[in-house]
Amino acid sequence: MSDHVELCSYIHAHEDVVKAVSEQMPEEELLYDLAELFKVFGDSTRIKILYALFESELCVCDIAQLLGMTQSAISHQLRVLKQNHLVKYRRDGKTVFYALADEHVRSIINQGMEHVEE
Amino acid sequence: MSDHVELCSYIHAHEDVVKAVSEQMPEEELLYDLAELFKVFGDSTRIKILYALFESELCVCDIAQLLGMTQSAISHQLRVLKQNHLVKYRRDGKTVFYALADEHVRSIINQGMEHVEE
DNA sequence: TATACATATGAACAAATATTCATATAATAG
DNA sequence: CTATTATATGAATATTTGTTCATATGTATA
Repeated sequence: MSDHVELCSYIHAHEDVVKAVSEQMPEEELLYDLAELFKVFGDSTRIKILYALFESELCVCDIAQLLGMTQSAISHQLRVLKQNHLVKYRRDGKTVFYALADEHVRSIINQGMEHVEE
Repeated sequence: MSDHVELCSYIHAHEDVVKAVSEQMPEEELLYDLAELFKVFGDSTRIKILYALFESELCVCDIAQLLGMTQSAISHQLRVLKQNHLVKYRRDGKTVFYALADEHVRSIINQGMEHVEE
């Protein structure tokens, strides 16, 4: 993952472990994407939106009302969720309904919730 | 979750849905904590540290070397991980070894990775 | 076509945060 | 006790990011 930088004097002691771990690390880009995904879940407004969509598809205005936030703020966050493929949407006249993109979203959140509820 | 704010003119159309969803939403504080948890995973340095610990416990210096970052930067991030109970540590003389706190950490990351790898 | 309504978006601002640098603390060896 | 080594931490800085405000876009209706 990095060039060999001599940071510690005992470097030769754990060198083999570091090397072994290094070889098993996923690619840089994949780890970056993974962090980006979790970053999307790492905002309470977005978590609330996703949780709301657990129950039912909702339009932007419904969500804004539900969370007591402006339409604009919700729309901005829905864009983030959309770009990261966590929600899908359908248009019905003037109204746009958002829904969870897939069941992965639900399971990631549930897994996190289990850890928090302990 | 919020007071009744009249944002949209069709508010009465989806009112019952909003109400139903609202009743099923977890508590504000729980959702906040959940977002905070994901926020911790939402940084590529921290993800790399956690992934490295998948294989073996490692000392601060090992991790710094592995990621090609300064000891200070790693130590700061380990503090965040420690505070959020994602890693545990043991002291052996001058060296401090870090390890994953529990298997939840691994499964949350794996679940996220599945979504990213699609 | 003109108006109203639902949503989207760009710019600006404020708040949060990751890294660096300098330094402090903890532990061992001599 | 002193020097050395491993880690932790506080302050400062630069970057990222969430919300607001104003406004644009898209759709239906009169």
